[in-house]
Amino acid sequence: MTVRVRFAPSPTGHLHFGGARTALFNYLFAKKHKGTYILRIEDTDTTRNKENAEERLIEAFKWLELTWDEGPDIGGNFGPYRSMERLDIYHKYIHQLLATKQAYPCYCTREELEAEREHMISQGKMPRYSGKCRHLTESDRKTYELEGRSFTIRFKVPSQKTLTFKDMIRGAVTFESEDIEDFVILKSDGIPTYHFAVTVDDALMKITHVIRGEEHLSNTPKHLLLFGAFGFQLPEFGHIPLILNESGKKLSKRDESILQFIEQYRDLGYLPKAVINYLTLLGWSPGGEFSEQEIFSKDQLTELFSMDRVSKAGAIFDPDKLAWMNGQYIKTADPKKIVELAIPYLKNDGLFNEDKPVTWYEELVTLYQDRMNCISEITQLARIFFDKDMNYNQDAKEILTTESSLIVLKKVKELISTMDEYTPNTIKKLLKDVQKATGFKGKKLFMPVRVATTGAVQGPDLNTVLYLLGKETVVDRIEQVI
RNA sequence: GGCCCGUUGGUGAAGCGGUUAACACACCAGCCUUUCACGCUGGCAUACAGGGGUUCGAAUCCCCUACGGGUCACCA
Repeated sequence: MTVRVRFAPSPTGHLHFGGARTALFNYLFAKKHKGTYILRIEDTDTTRNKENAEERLIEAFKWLELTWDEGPDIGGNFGPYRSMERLDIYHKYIHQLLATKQAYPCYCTREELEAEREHMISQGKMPRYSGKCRHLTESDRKTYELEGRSFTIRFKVPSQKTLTFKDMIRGAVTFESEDIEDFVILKSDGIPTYHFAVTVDDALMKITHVIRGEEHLSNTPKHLLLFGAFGFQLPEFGHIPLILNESGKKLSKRDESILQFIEQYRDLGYLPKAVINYLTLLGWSPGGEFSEQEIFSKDQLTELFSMDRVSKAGAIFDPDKLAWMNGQYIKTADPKKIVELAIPYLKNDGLFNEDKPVTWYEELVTLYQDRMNCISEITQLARIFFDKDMNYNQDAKEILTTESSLIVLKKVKELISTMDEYTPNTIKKLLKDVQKATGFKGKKLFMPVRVATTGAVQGPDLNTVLYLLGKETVVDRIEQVI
């Protein structure tokens, strides 16, 4: 049996961490077992579908380099891969349930249901559909039809049935059918509900393992019932723990206090490999000889991944650790790649002048490569190279006003004008000469130069900084403070 | 509230009947460096939710309680 798994999002917004990780686990599981990974769009909630959501979703996945073997954009042998293009299929199966009396039309209006619900709550009971339309006679139905009432189709949930399945992560999970109401499978607009679409699709697409978020755990008995009603072969289920926010709640798309959309991280200059690495470790760990390792390539993850090492408890998302991990990837990346990624940020902030050679930018970005946790930080880091006016804070002013500083700076200015070749190496020699001439060394020598030319008391290698700044700028800035 | 699931330091987690209970992030200190960062070294942390069992021995197995989360729609 070849493994077939799917990620089945609804096109209602941007791809967030929870969805991305569910997709990722499906992907890794498929690759691990040399199986097929499918993207399917569950767009049955036509009121919540967003215009470009599917394109955005696909774009985000492409960025993450999580590609599928079958999907709405590339097709496959089990299509179509959008629910709304499968309406005929669903209707056929709805009819089958109707014909075998495993489902029935319900003519209750929303208002009636709402009133019923409130009544039950007022009596201290749990709101639950009474199942009254189950018992409608043929003539009752005729009457309603003639009234032009719209209807839904509900599934007839059998009574006193114990529903058990073996979850790949949690082991045996049991529900009682008594606790499940006759749920709607076809909405009054003729579109099936999620529960119906998902089971029919999973069965017809020959999905072998349903790997999804824990929020679906309590939906599973409904799906079990539906699978049973059709005599479909049951897939295995694995419910992965939720990703939680700082306060331990499920990550909500509406929560703006936290960045949780893949696109946001892409825009900040996170590397997809880092995001994949971090997300995989959120709720899963390789254990054994790899339990002390944090950085994994996708190939390694694919090889190591297994569902039985997915943890059961929800995991709180830690942006700091993601940032650290991204920093690790940036530090070890090919400098050329980082330069390429950084230039758009510089351009965007107006820090890219065509008159400067590309090599200058390459050296600039490389200078900061191991100081960045994400690429967008380059614009802040490299700001000192583009500022027109220097801002000196208290620390800087103190350094600049000492007598030794002035002596050093004057000497630098004097000697720099005599330089023919202006490179990090010759600058190094220059500073050496200044040391000899003034007698100041160490902090007393370097600090004034750094502060005068960059405005900061800290920063990367001074020789390179002075070189990249250019002789003129260095002289200009020194003149302004002496 | 019913049902379901869960509970190892602030966070991610290792551990699967016998350990001084790893490792990583964060935090702190030292070293390195002209400085900062990187890196290295070390440290901090009231960590096995609580209570009963089972066992010679429980973080590990069982039960109860507490707490947390998920879910109860013509949403997915």
